[in-house]
Amino acid sequence: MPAMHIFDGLLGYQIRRLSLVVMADLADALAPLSLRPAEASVLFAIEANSGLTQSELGRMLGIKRANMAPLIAGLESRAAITRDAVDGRSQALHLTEEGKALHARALAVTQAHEERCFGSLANGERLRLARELNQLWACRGESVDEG
Amino acid sequence: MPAMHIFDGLLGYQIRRLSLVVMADLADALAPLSLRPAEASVLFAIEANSGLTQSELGRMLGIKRANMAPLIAGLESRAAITRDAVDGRSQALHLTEEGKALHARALAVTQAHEERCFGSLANGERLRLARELNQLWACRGESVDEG
DNA sequence: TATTGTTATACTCTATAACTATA
DNA sequence: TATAGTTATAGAGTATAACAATA
Repeated sequence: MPAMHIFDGLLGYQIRRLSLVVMADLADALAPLSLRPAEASVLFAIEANSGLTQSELGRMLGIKRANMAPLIAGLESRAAITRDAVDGRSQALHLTEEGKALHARALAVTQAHEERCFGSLANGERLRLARELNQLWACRGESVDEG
Repeated sequence: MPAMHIFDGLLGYQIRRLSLVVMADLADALAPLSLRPAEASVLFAIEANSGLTQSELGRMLGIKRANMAPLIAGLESRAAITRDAVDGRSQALHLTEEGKALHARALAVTQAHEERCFGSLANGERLRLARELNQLWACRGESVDEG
């Protein structure tokens, strides 16, 4: 096996490789629900913040309006969410009963996935690492949609 | 700002968000060299392992043969690398003089990028984190190309 | 038979720009 | 003027399948 140590100290490289492995695992786990990772994150965010708008959701998840539109349309066409006009231009998002059931299944799948990918870390270690990673991006400008 | 704490403990989510921010920074930094992150990683790997083949390179970087082909073709058409037949089917990869110069510039850009993204961590912390992340994916099966 | 490299193609997610409608 | 939502389009990276040539 060739020497890899060039990338050993490159944090950006390690983060990218890990992200690929982890997201592939999650995508596989969600596939039986016909859900993609981005769609699952939308379900989680709506469940926890019922009534928020598409724009708020996008800012929360770092997804641009232009990319949020088809995501939401897809979930609505599956009757997982509803849109209630609140403003004439804004629409409040809610989970339907089917949406809640789907959310519950996605949550279970996601927790099993976390266990599969990070089970080698103790609970305290996991939380510490999550916070450490969070600080490295959450402090950023976070524009997301100023175009 | 809506409550985000749903994702606070989800390591997969934190890794993905961080990866996006970090890779966007690297892509911007490499753009003036007309290099994409994947191409830069190829330059780094060839520089450190001169003479390796495309397949070896792919296994090292987790890039499939099918996706490696156009990457290598692009770098060769820019005269950054050469291919010397070694086998009739395998080809040894080397950096040209232009390729070495490009590698040097890419390395400087990447180091500045690491400093920009992870400068808030002490050197020891950075290495510890890099090793922690590495362990979470490097232990995996690592098939990459058994199809 | 297994491996190397190539081509074609599809998918996920992101990004930008332009547009309508509303506040 | 600024915001909400939509559409169209392009880009980077990944994945699979099939193929030719070689070992």
